[in-house]
Amino acid sequence: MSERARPTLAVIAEEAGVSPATVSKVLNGRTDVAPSTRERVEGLLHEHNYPRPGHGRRARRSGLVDLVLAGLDSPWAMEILRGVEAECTLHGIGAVVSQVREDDARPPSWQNLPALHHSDGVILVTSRMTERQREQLERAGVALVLIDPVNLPDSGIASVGATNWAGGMAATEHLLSLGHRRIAMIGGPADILCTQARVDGYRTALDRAGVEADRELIRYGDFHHEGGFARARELLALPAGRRPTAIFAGSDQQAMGAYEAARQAGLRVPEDLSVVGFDDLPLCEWLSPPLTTVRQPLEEMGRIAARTLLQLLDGQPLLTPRIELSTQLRVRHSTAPPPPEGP
Amino acid sequence: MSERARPTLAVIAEEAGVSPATVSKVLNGRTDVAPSTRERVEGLLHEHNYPRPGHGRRARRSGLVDLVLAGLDSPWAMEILRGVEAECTLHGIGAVVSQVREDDARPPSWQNLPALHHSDGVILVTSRMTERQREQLERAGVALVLIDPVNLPDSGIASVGATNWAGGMAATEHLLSLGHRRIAMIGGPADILCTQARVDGYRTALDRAGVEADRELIRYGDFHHEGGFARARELLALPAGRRPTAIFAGSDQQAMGAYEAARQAGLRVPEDLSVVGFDDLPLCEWLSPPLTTVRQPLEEMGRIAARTLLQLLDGQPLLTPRIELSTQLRVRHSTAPPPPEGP
DNA sequence: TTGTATGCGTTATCAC
DNA sequence: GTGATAACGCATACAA
Repeated sequence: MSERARPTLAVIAEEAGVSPATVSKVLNGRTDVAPSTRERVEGLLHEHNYPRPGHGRRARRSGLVDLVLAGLDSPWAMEILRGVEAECTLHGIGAVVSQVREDDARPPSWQNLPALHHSDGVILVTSRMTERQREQLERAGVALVLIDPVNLPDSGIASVGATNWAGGMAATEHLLSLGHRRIAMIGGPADILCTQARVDGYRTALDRAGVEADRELIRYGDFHHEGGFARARELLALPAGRRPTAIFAGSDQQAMGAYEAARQAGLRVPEDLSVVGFDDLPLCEWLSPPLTTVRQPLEEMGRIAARTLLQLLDGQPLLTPRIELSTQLRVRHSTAPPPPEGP
Repeated sequence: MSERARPTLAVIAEEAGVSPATVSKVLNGRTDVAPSTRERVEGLLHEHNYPRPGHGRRARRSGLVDLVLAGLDSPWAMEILRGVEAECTLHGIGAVVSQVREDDARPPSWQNLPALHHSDGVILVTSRMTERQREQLERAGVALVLIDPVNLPDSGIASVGATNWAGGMAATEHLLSLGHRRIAMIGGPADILCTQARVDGYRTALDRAGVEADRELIRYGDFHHEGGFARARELLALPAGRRPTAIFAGSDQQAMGAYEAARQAGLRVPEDLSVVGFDDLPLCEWLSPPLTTVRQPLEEMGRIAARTLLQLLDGQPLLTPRIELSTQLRVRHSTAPPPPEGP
């Protein structure tokens, strides 16, 4: 490790047994390089850690990035997409949108999409990522930004999220201030990062108010309507004294499910049951009653993620791997003081 | 025009003053061709009308298509996107998603996106297209499929839609069969194709039932919540005898707006006011009450559009330029017989 | 064989 | 000069 002055194209070329021009072509993503040659050269470039455009100068080779979402079945995803699309379009970049399908047992192979689409980077939304996938991307020189990652990325991967813990606290404190004491929480899947943060915020708020958290009142379900409906129905079926007077749902869609569970149980929102959501989707204000919720700036998160990715592609260093945008309580008409204790 | 046997690469190459290989590269979208050369060769290819891959054999040059939507702010768009994404992914094609922005006075320049992204085709959703834009795409050899076009494409452009007229009839007949006579309709913007078809279906249904259509009860507004809310509020503010007992909205989002207008007017759905929507978005069954609506197979429309585009790219001839998928009435709980005539 | 596609080197050129 | 890129032709492989 001494005579490594600075690797030049010529050196790489000789080792790979090709002309310098061919190495240049690999670097610039040209089409006229055989896949096998490209791979060999990529390997050598990495080995000599050649100062690639991409973490050196600029690398907008294709003008495309991949946006990979865990699901394409919720307004949630659309908000993210809007943000990413807006920011990309602003810079003349195209966003290739895909959905990862987790039906399969094996981890989904989204990591090959950038190669397939000749895109320069990936924004991965609410998905799990293995170390192997990360390495694979790095080797291919594909930039990566995560939005709301399911598992905590260990190294310095760029990720964008929201202040879920603070949001969980704000929602719970709002309900406490209205006089609620039996406050239920419906989280997303238990093992997901943002669920844990929100539940912790909820617990802390209860704690600070001197209200003991009741394990019975914390339930986990998927983020969709069904999850909220099923968990809310269980909660509302509890005997009178143990039934919650308020439900804090992990998503607006869960909150809609809770609305329906309340309706079927003959309970009015908010007179008999207060409901708070999470996300602040556009439709919140059009529900009956309009939903009190914790705003998560999803579109902005998409924008920031895209901007971060483009900065990485321009070779700018990451100021911070993790960006958390602030949540904000939006009080509408689905929360009210609890009903007086019945006999 | 006699000795035109069949143009070969060599001929084009000689006229352009380049090697046959270079012409081949132009045809295959390779990167190592100078812009000026490419243009010259493109011109000669067109002049000799060389049987291009693209309308000849196969033209999946880039493995990308553009999906251009008029708005990215509704669950409607997401349904279309899901269908397009699913079908494209099935074929290893990437979908570059963009939103056209019509804020500007001049027509939006989506027609340049395929060139920018090096994509081979465009799916254009609910947008207006000028003849000039069509010509521009054709010259560039970009395939085109429309979903729910705003204006009727004159020539044989592929387009996918739904049986809007039949849907309008089905919704209206359902309300008539419940006993409603004063049935209002809230359409989308008046000049849009599908609005016209739905209104005509509505008129025909009334006509066949011997109910005279009341011009006062037909209103137009944008397809979003606001449009439905504003128009419904006007309708519900009519004096008692002229007020409708049912509203047929042009979209589910408009129907949600009508729900809110009813709530604010102190009317219950469906006891005091029946509401029918259009689209059958996933959230319909989670509204309170679940919304009776006309199902439009949006995801399927997206799939078909993508499949059609890929067929065009494969050089297969269009069987029919226009495909209309059938609509279907979904009766849920937002419709009921009209309230008895008050004093 | 003729036509087309692909991968690579060559050469000119540009930036420092 | 030196390092890198751009655009072309050549050689080959493959196809009808």
